[in-house]
Amino acid sequence: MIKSITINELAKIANVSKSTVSKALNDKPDIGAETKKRILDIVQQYDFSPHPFGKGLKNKFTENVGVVFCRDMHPISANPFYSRVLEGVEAEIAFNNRNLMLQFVTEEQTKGIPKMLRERQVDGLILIGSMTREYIQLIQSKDIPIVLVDPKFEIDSCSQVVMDNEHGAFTATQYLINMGHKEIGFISGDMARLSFKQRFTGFLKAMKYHNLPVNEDYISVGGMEKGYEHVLGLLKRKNKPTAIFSSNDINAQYGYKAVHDLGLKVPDDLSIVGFDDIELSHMVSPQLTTIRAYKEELGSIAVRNLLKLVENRDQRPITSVIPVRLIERESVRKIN
Amino acid sequence: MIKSITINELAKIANVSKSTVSKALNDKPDIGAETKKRILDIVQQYDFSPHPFGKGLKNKFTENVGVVFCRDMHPISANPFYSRVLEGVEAEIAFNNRNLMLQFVTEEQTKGIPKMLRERQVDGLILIGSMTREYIQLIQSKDIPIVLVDPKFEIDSCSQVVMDNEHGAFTATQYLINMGHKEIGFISGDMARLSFKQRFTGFLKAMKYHNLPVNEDYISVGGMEKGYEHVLGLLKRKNKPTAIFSSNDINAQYGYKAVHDLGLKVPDDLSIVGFDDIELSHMVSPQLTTIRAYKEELGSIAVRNLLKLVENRDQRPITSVIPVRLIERESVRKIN
DNA sequence: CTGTTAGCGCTTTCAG
DNA sequence: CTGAAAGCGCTAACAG
Repeated sequence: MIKSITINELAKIANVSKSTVSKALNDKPDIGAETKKRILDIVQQYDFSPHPFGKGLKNKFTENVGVVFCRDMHPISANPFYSRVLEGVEAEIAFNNRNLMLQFVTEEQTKGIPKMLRERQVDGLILIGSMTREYIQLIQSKDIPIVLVDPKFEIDSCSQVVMDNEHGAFTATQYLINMGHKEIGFISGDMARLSFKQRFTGFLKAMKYHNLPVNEDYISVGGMEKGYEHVLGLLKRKNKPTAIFSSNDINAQYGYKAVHDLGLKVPDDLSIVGFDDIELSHMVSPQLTTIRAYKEELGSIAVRNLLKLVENRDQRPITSVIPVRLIERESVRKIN
Repeated sequence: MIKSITINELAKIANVSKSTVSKALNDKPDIGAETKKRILDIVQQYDFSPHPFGKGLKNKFTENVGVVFCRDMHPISANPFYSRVLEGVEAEIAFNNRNLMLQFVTEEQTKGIPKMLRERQVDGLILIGSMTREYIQLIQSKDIPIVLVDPKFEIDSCSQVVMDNEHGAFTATQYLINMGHKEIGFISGDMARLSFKQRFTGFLKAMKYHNLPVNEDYISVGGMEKGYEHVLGLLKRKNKPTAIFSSNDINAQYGYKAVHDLGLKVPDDLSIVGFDDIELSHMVSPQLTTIRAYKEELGSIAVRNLLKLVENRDQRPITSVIPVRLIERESVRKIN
């Protein structure tokens, strides 16, 4: 650790006691205006920052927030999404003048209670991604404020920030319908994921709302990054959908590949709508029409809510739903 | 901060003084074997972890390592690469039982000395990505151990971890030559970047080594994510290259799009080799032949070197060069 | 309004 | 081998 000026030395320089310096630093009322100014000037001049360890030992706040980032083993899958969430988290933490302590875990490998929590180095925790229910409960048992971002499961009595998955999926499906499609397929990764389940619900509701039958043959779900296989399967049947709603962009991309490999084209032969709006989706051709999730927003709201929980320990759990919106690009063709 | 058992209470339970507990905890020699065992058992039983603030205040080590991650404004560009580096950094930090404090900056916006450094919350710093020279010097002036990962510029007297860019580029180019190509183009982003400069040098050396002329018309560089424009430009000339070495995978991807939009195909009409081996590169069709950079390795070596510097403050700067290797996939055609 | 004092949780000297 | 005491940098209670 680099040593530097302390409150004691500062006090000596200013010719006051260290408690007076402390008062100046912490905007306490019982201090004279000129004294305060004089001290603050010296603080400026010497570029003094109070040492957080001294503070923390005393007042029990670390001013650090912990982030446990559950990364996917299949790195492309969820990571481009969660990386953006992390950026939102970081920005909001910095804005609130806290420090961010990061730990990665995978769904399978969590290494028990995070070190930063065991050592009480953080005031609260943001949990990003699809950690197991058991892991979350383990952390909850330590009685520290936590906020979940896009959890894999429905978790009761826990603050969380989620997307408006159902509405997004409804919108996506309705868009396809409005573009004249009636034979609409649905593909998705692991349906155990809450988000995907909700997106499926939104899909079904839109179909129902528009009095369209849902053809079981047009639905292909499960696995990790199996979009290629899903789309291939759907297109090899005798009667095939004219459009597909994919519950995430990655699988939509893999779908592109399947269409391409069959010698067909998007959107001429198959229209596709995705969900998430990752960077990749406007990089490919044709650019993917998709539902944009405001990923940084998910992160920053999570931090804001966490900070509320930290400041007020008997605040009830907060659930925030972040809106989404349709981004029209080139992957859907109007028919009839 | 969650309160929990302290060394004092532990001492009481074990019926010894807290100094004795401390000795047991820190493997000091002057303590009886049975006493030590008894204490350690109680430590276990109560799941005690010494509070790092108490320790830090005393011994001047925080056991935190700071990571300043310079993210690209154009998020797809460098980020899939650096994200993997970050994973390597995290893993190594966890392995060494440290905590990771993260701050994002952009090249343009650095917000001065990172808070974690100003407050001396970290023992050392890993700087990932293309921050400006001025920023690095600012941090260096604080006299804290730092290690640069893939810096944008040549920086003297500073520990750094870099890829074997020149050799990788040589290998890539030579591979194209061995596949029968003679008219080889080179595209790249901003040539101010050290890595790209070195990759260009490797390209030139390979051409020279094989007595092939370098055609200025086949070289198109500069800008951010301008691979599309670069390739389009090269292919619209009357005499065009049969192959292109792209100094990174992202631009190679954009190159695909250009080829595609001209109604041509990779590798039939143009062979392409990239550099970096990001996830995307085996997701696209045809899968991209590229030079793999071991990104996690870059990160973990950086941490290992940093820790050496922390432990031994008069250790000279360490530079590590991480090897790379060619990954043959589908984007190169053998000709003649 | 200002300063003295105690103490947060820990390590380290040093006396026993 | 063990423990008492001091002190790391800070804040807060309380006298003055």
